[in-house]
Amino acid sequence: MGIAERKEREKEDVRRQILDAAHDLFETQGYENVTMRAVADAIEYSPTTIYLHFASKDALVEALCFEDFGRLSAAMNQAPLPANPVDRMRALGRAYAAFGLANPNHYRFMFMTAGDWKNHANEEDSPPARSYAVLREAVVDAMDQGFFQKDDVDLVSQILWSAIHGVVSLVITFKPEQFPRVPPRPGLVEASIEATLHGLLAGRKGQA
Amino acid sequence: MGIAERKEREKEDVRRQILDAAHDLFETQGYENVTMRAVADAIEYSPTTIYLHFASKDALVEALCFEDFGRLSAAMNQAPLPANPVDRMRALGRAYAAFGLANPNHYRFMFMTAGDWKNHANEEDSPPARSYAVLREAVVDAMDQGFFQKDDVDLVSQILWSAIHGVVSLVITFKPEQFPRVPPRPGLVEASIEATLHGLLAGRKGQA
DNA sequence: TATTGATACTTAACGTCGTTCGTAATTGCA
DNA sequence: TGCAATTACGAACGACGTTAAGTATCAATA
Repeated sequence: MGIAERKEREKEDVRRQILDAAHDLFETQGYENVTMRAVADAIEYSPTTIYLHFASKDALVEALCFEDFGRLSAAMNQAPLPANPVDRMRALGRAYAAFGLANPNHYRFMFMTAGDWKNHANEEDSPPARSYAVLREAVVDAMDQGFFQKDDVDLVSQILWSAIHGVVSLVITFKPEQFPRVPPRPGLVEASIEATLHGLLAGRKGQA
Repeated sequence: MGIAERKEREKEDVRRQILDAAHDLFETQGYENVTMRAVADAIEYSPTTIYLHFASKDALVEALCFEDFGRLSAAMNQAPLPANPVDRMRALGRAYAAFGLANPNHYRFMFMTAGDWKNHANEEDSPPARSYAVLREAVVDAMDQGFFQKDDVDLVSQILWSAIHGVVSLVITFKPEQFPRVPPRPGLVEASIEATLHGLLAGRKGQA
């Protein structure tokens, strides 16, 4: 039955071409400015062919988004994560920020717009859920080991996430070159991570 | 010359109707889902009439955005601001968050999408610039009075801004009711403000 | 009072978008 | 060889932002 498999592969290949072309176009031009016809042009197929692989433009971008979450998750687990939970949070924050700033348009769609991919985030073992779990685990460890005061784990996780997300999304929206008067300061990512971590450290019971 | 003035007033009135209708539609349905035809329907005019007052949909939303910045600025300066700079930051953060969460779709356009209104933000005395200036002044005071370590004022201002922006934008994107598994925790806004402030307080020279 | 000129507004239409329909070509299988 | 399924395409639909061309209204002038 090698024939069916070859066809499968060919179909999969076109699907990949679509995803790759769309990925690049989205990143360089932004989701709203990329048309299905442009994606079709890029892979030298008719626009309607895309619909054999994706139900709609939203479905295409959702698939893209899902892949991006995988990439983000991989980036966050790439380096050997420090055993010290606070250092681990630093590493996670840096990787997260690096990903967002390197792929601003994808980040925009992943975290700054409301889409139906959110349903995936509710699944137990989806990439978004797994990334969150890694952060959460660091928080649990930090509390167990006395770095952080024992508290609502999700609340603290979300404080950390929202802090780094705030920096990334702000820098994405207010591109430095467009705001000569008060551009986002260099080192803002690091400084924000440190401030938040220090804030949580300061809040622990046996305060320094 | 009362006639010309009456006509002026009437024209201004239509402009207001457009802005008000668009404001409501944008807030309830989101910018992308509101059509010029829908705005026209709402005020019982032909779609083309809108173009007598605004050059394009972008220009309309930009005008709306400008007004929103005025509203935000007003909300942030409404209550008598505490003299204590740290308390002032708390008050500013709460007002900012309340505005964003009460007008999520407008907030999305103001701070989560790239638009040409940004040019205004570069002007010396625009509402965005003034809002930032209020925060910045609190940071200056906090440094002068020894609450914060002396440092790059804009860097610290942006740490604070990005922290509260992170919470607001995250909650806007991940609406609690859509994420039953790990919804944004209640009290996240307050906790995030406190953590960031503590982090900056902890960083000062004469640390507690 | 009749005419003019400007202004406010509308209807019709253009080009582009996401998407669907009907159809042609290819290919594995009976 | 003929059949059925798959893959692809051109043409077209409805909705969008926007423009062009025309009409109605009305203050100002003769």
